Amino acid sequence: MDISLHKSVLGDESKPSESNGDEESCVEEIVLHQFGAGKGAQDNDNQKNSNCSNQLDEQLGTTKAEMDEVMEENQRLKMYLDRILQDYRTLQMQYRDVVQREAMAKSPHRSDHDLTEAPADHEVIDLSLAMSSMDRKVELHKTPKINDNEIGDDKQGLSLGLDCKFDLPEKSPVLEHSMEEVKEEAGETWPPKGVKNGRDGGGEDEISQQNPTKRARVSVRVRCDTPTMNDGCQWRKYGQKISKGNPCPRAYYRCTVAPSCPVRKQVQRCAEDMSILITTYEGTHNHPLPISATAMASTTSAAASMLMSGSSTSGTGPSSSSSITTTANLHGLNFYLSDNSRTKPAFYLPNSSISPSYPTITLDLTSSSSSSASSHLNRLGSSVNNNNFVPRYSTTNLNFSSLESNPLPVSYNNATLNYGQQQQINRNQNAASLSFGSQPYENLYQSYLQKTMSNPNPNPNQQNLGPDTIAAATKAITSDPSFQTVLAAALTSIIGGNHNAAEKSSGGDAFPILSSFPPNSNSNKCAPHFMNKSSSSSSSQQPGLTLLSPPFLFSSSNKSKSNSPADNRDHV
DNA sequence: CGTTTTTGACCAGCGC
DNA sequence: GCGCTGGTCAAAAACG
Repeated sequence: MDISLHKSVLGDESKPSESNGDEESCVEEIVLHQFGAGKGAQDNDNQKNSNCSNQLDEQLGTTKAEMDEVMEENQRLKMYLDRILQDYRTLQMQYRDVVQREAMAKSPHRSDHDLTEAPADHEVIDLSLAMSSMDRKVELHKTPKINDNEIGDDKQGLSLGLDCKFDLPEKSPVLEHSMEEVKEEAGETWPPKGVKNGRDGGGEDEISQQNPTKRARVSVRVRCDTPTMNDGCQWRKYGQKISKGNPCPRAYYRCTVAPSCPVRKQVQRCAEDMSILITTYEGTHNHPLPISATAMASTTSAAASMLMSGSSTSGTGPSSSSSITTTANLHGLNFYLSDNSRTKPAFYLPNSSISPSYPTITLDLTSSSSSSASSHLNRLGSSVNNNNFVPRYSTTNLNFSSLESNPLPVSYNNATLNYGQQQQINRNQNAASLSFGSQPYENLYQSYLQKTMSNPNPNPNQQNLGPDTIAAATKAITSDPSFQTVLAAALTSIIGGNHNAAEKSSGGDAFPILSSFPPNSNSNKCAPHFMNKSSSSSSSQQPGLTLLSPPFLFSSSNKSKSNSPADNRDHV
């Protein structure tokens, strides 16, 4: 399973007895003999010597057998990796064709520069999830260098195609580039609008006003009992307000991992189904993320990238018109894009009552079956088409739970594909848990499971996530084996976790986190726990109990206090 | 005592 | 211009 572990085993072949106390004593005795023991004891020593030799032979045999198994497993892993990369390249090619054809059709007069640059950029936006365009450019240069022979041996094999590194203790240039790039693309800085520049200060405001219309939001709907979804980041609540159309108050949080981080999130219960928690993320972290937070960040930034890509193309294209709902199926991904940016009426998500004043992508992770998810999406789609729910900006919905064919979705946390690189990583940070559910990975997972189960001394610092802490997002992603684009993001996170695992494996316990999903996802409360709580500091990752108050209590208070506009907003 | 949450007030954008 | 609404600030309160 762990290539690094295997390599170390291979490396130890010449001295297989190091870890064995008995063998050590034998070696010591042999050495003593070599340096001349007493003659009277020589016969006795010879007997001991032969015994030791036998023991060494046995150990050698078992070690070799283990090595064989390990090498077989390595071969299997290489095979899986080959397959992943093949799929990735195939997808890349297909998408490139599609984008190029689209570009040709849309703007036949485009310069060669446009034809070569722009589609490439779009390509990676959708294929490489959670990667910045800066990364993409690097990747595009590197990707053609990959060949099958390099995959197993070349240490950069994976990082070339799925370039995302998490050198968390130090500032990751990749991550920084990514964030800066995304920020530039989406114009994501805070405050978005309507906030006095004088209050927050800083240059972010200038940037935010330069491109106010391309601020992407990612809304995540999760069935959750707790006040907030534990996404691995640290948040501080800075406001709460009753919003129109929803008796449940909306809470405002800002990221406190870094003081200047512009990322905010809004948390609100769904008016229609109080068990559904709607978390809307806005902005891009300008600091290295804890690994526990990278999964959600990757998911949301990938969704945002997809949204921005979709809205920009559909909005600028000649075919763009108001109230268009595009439903595409891209390699198994149900992609709902409604571009109504040119229509006037304000739009409220039927289920969220959060007004998408900005381009919003909704990840509906509440559905336990495809039908419910689809019904939600269809409801939204039909409402967009037929009713007056017309978003000012495009609203994109991704159905991640389209397939029920995977009764046992598989998660890979810290899936250890070690290419020999020693990556620095914060040991205190826990692995991201992202999932993908193709059959080969299930085998991989089973293999790891067996090893994990047989480990008598699991690291107490590393919690295995139980079913209750599994991300619904992870579930959704997992349940769709053809979700190749998310696979890229998953792998990047895994690579990030890999370093962690590689280090920890030296301590005898790689793969610290496992997750799987219960058959009934309705029991998944607050599922998107991409992270391990042990990584959290004393500050609140589960801020407040605000939303735990029975939401229906607000229905009366809301209206009774609505004598004045101000009263209608803040009292909870 | 430091940090976080609560909450009333304020501001800007938007529609009429 | 006015009212409504979403979003944020900041002082006070609560918490650990």
